[in-house]
Amino acid sequence: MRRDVSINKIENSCDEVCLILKSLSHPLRLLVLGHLLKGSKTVGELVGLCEASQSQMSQFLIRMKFEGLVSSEKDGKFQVYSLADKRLIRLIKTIQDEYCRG
Amino acid sequence: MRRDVSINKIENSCDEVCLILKSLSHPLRLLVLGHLLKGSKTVGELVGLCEASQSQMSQFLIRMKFEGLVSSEKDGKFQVYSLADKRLIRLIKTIQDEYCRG
DNA sequence: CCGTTACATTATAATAATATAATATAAAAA
DNA sequence: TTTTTATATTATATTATTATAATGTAACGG
Repeated sequence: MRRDVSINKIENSCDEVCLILKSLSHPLRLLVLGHLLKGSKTVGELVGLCEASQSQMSQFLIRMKFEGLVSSEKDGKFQVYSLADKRLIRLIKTIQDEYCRG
Repeated sequence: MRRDVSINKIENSCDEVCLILKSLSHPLRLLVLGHLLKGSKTVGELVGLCEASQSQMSQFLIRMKFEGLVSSEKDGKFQVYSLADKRLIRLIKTIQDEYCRG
């Protein structure tokens, strides 16, 4: 007999998933991730694209890096950020598919 | 020429989407929605399944109803809640697929 | 070396979310 | 009618998030 364990699975990963969702659930962070979906960006580029303060952008990027959503590498004096996680990429694509059409 | 407007789309719907994501990004609410994915439930059933207080469950259900994530109908003295939105159903399924396996 | 650019860090005040408890209401059972 | 069950509402203390500003640092150009 095959038990349905999907609820157990969601119970077990609930806290982890919620951290990720919480990170997504901010207009600026979601927008940043939307831009990163199209390619890596420097902090300055993201500041320009999202009309946010440098401080706030930096804080949010560091938070998202800590949470494993983005990664960064140094390129000269620039810090270049990109999406770190394939699951996240698919999740953001789903969000865009479901909620960002028409 | 076809311009890529997905970023504009996500900018436009960002606030709306973020409300939904914010609602998802709480362990209890996500768990409730996971249970509702498998069928309608009364408040009491959800309280039992999720080990939450009646008050908190009621508050969260009302919030999610207000936000359009769940719907409810009265059945005798029971209030029966279900998932209200097909997009939400697909989103929760994606979350489970990506983050609740292995 | 000095200034500038790019980014990070720290501090703090304002706001929002959460847990909890107490009370209220409405339907059904006794 | 009184009691119980099921759910909703209100109030409040605690904690977390957020915006903002100010300062720090490291790399590069002149």
